[in-house]
Amino acid sequence: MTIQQVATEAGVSPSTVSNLLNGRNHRMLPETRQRIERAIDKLGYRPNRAARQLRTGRNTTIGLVVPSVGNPFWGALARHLESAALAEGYHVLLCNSERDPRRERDYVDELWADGVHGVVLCSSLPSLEHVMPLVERGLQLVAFDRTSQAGDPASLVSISVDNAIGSQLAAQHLTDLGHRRLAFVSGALASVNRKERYRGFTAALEQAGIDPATSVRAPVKGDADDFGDVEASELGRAAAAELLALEDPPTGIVAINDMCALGVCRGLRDGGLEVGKDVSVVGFDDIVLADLYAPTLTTVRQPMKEMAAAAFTQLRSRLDDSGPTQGQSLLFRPELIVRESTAPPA
Amino acid sequence: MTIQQVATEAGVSPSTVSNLLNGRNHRMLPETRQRIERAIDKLGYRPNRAARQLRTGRNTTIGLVVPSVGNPFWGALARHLESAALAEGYHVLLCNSERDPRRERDYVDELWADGVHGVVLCSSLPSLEHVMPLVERGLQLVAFDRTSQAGDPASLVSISVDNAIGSQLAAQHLTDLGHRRLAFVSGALASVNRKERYRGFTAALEQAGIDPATSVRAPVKGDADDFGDVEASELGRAAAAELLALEDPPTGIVAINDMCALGVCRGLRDGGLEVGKDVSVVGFDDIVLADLYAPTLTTVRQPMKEMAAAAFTQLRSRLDDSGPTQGQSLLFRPELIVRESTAPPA
DNA sequence: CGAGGCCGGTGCAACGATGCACCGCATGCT
DNA sequence: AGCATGCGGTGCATCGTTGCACCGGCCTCG
Repeated sequence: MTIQQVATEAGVSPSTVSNLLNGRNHRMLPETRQRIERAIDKLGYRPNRAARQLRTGRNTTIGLVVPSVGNPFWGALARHLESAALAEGYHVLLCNSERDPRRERDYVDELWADGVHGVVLCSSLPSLEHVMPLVERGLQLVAFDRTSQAGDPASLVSISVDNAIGSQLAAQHLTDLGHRRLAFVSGALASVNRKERYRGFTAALEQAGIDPATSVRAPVKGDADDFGDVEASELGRAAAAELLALEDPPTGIVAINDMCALGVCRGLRDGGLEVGKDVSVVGFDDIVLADLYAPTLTTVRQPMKEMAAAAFTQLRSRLDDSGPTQGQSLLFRPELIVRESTAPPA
Repeated sequence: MTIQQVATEAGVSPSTVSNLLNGRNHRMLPETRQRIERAIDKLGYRPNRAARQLRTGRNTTIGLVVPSVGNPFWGALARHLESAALAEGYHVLLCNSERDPRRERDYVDELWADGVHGVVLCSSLPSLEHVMPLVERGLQLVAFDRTSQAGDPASLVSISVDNAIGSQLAAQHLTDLGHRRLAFVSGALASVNRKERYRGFTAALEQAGIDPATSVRAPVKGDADDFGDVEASELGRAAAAELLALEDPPTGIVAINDMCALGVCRGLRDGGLEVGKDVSVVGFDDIVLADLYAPTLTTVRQPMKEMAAAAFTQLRSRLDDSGPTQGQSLLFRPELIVRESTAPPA
């Protein structure tokens, strides 16, 4: 099952087989070509990737580092990225960082040692310093779900939805419905994304002539360590309780993401309110569950498939070094999906 | 950054470095050893996996073929498997088959070509014939979420929860609560799992002295092509509507899995019924969402973490060929998690 | 007529790590 | 004396693939 055996079977030299395999067959007799192809079929030959990689230094594997594929949001990214990669013969090596910065760095290190030169990194960290040494050595990095920052490596590609626009759409939807008393529920605004979303929220308020100071931002036990996924919903639930205790509770709530929004819904329900009637709630991400929940959740959709495809395309063109070496930032347009959880104020 | 450079830096031969790297350092001067270790640290050397694999034929990557990591159930498996593998220095190559038998086979082929000798396969197919050729060549296969079948390769390891017991627990819980009119909601019983779950369901009915013939099995547009994940909930929703149209609707419903159960809940709610009061619903899997939904879902938990760890352990011991070559079947005990979606009949 | 070009391929030295055979010397045993 | 065995390492062929340099024969062209 080596190229040597194929060559013998076809009565040519290994080099010739290699030439065919690598598209250098412009000046090859069609007959020779067919003999080789037949031999390959007959023996069921598949090139050995290790040998190929050792020789060329190239490979067709890209790394994906996500906080956790247990979270449907990242699961969806993994699926779409893999799908885009597969179409071009690439593989995806999956790594769950579990939001642990050290694991994140170790993974990127290990990927590099494996000869993986392109990585899609979904980092929880605002700074990318921990992977800079490898970027300097030529690692191609796509940061996903993160807009580019000052201090990022020059070659970095950032892919993200436009978070500000997203939550602006969300808040605007509420003000359009007539809500005047709004709340924004999130953990600590520790990441760039979260800050952006909050910015969009306040922008929408101002546009509607509402003083943002009268709105409520409800981060609960707002520390950096609240990034988890189940925790997001717990947080929403607690925040809802907190909001209901106010003397003039908000009628419209924008949550930092869907998991959080679902928690908010649950908390409101605990407090005896009906979501989509007494109170309106908007989420962010449009995870599968958003359309299953009762009530179905109005939310801001990230165009996952397109974003994943873009991540792969960017990586690939840079790995081929046919692409630009200069970094860039791709901001995707979010879309408001209106469902049952929002309605005019009672 | 090659072993040669480390050797030069340490003033020894590459072989000696290699010996240390591979634990053949019994008769090595501690001083030599330290010199090498220092050199490794100083240069930040990491062995090149491609070269190592080419030479040894071994590698530390295992494959995971799942229908889709977009589904939280498989996402959880991916996460736990990766975690178990990482602890031993192994990597997981993720493959989404999208329930396409051809993709499934292509992936296993490709993994083999990549030198991956161990694969955890979550196949939708009752037969494993399509991968037999590779198993004969030495591919180690662990079938996950699938009990072993006649005709399976002799070396196959099967890992699954005991599906019959699981749904028996579910149905028993309902009969214990006093429900006498039960329904089982599923797509076509096309897989072994589904058949087993249905078997457990009827067994529980018989045990409770209920004639299974009076129960309802509600497969909707019951063809093989209803395996999807979003579809599962659609299916549940439609099934609920169908059940409500009966002249004597069931008061207790066992669903084939959580996604389906969530769909059922939604369908019941559409019909004006309150789940956990008017009707009881039990799911299967205990995905994250089960505890987030309103009402929270009573369900049968699969001990994912343990199952994933077992999958890795089995694979690893066979790859080291320190383990048994004989196949075996591991059935894990499911656990009933009682939450809000079940209650005595109204 | 000789230099150069075009054929359709082939030869060969790498890529980086591995692990067996083996180095030369000192000591122990018979 | 003669041989085995220990020491702490080293030399070298090898894994499968790649792609440049180059083969010898024939044609073209100035």
